[in-house]
Amino acid sequence: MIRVLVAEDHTIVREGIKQLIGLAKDLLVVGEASNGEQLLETLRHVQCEVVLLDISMPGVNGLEAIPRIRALNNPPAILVLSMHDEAQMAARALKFGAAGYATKDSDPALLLMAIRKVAAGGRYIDPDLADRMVFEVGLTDERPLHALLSEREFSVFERLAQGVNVNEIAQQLALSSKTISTHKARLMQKLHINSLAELVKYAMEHKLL
Amino acid sequence: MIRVLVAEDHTIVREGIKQLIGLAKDLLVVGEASNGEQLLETLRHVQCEVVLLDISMPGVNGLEAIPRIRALNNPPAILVLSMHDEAQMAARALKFGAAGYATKDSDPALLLMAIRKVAAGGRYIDPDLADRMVFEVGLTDERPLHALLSEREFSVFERLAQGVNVNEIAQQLALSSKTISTHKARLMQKLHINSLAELVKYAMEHKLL
DNA sequence: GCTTCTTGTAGGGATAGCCCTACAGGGTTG
DNA sequence: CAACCCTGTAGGGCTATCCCTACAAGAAGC
Repeated sequence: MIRVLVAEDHTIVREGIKQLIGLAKDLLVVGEASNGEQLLETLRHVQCEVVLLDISMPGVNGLEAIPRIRALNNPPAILVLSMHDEAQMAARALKFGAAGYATKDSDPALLLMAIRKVAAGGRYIDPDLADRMVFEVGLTDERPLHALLSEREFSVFERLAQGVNVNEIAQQLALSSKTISTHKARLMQKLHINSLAELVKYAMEHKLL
Repeated sequence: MIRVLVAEDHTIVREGIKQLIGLAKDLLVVGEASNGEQLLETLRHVQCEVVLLDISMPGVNGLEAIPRIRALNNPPAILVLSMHDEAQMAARALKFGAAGYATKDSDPALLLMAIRKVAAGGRYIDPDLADRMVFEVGLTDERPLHALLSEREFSVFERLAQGVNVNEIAQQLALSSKTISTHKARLMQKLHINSLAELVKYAMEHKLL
């Protein structure tokens, strides 16, 4: 029996996914969480083989939760479930240590299969996405500017685009606001932008928002 | 038996919702669609009492599909299911003729209840949202929020959206920066936004940029 | 005609954020 | 392996911006 923990902020979607997993006789949902903090807390007293993780959760988002999950002893495999099927995002998730990346567009049967695969220590990437990843990320030409951003810079970028201010970001990431300002300045230089307005525009045009 | 059609673009979410509805013995999913065109096509040969509609679908989006569903003879009731619990969006959906508006954050039991309610000819609005609607939106409005801006406010708005900072605007308009700040605060209140990021987003979504 | 709302203007004081600078660790490269 | 660049971190000090408040002129309601 494979034990699964579902981390996803939208209740309806979470319940739906639980139902879906319930259909498979070899899978069992043993817990759930609607944000990163809750997830880590739950993992402290619930054993499972797989965490099904939505990247776009409020507060400590899914991506950032990954290394913290893997820091536990005997950590579960992490299967990321994402809305936006950005190749960029998938690459980041895998780099952070996720065992797989599925999108909410894919076939439910594939999801169940993916859970089994990562539970067995394997890896899974949505086939459509894998395709695009070798195209967009693999070929060295014409990569978007935001591909040049470092991990930290990208986290700061995302939050700024969402309207989070420097101080709040500093709190979320447990850093000094000075540090956030530095990251902000550096990422803006990399993206050749001069104002927050342009940053948001950039994010929208590149469908990062 | 209440027959339901599920229109939602993300397959996993759609399947999850189908499972969820399957739990209720008085509800039956008789069809599904992953975009607006498919939805209208399906409705042409499938009878149902309720359409569960995701507004953020690609192509003909959910909102635009509403009047076209209601133009059918003997049209089903439409229950909108939304990710973002925007009061503004809910107001528009209801204006277009939806019978209800639920968010994916809400309790699954409420969703089932909402389906029954609209099937019986009633209306349903997510309680949290209803609260905010009476506060934020004067249900009657159809014209865009930015129509409420005064002349000065609009000039300031445009410049802010273009990335001009408060001081520069003050110079351009030969006013004190304090005055610009005041206009900014007032216009942001009118547009129900809390950050410059949202301001830019608003401008882009309304093609003002 | 008196009150209330909206708009344009701006000050005082507090805070957020920017600019410049710094330093350490890791990677790269000549 | 030394020099350099990139990244993550942050302090000091200055400026931009916000929040609250105020007031006058016109519009609007009653």
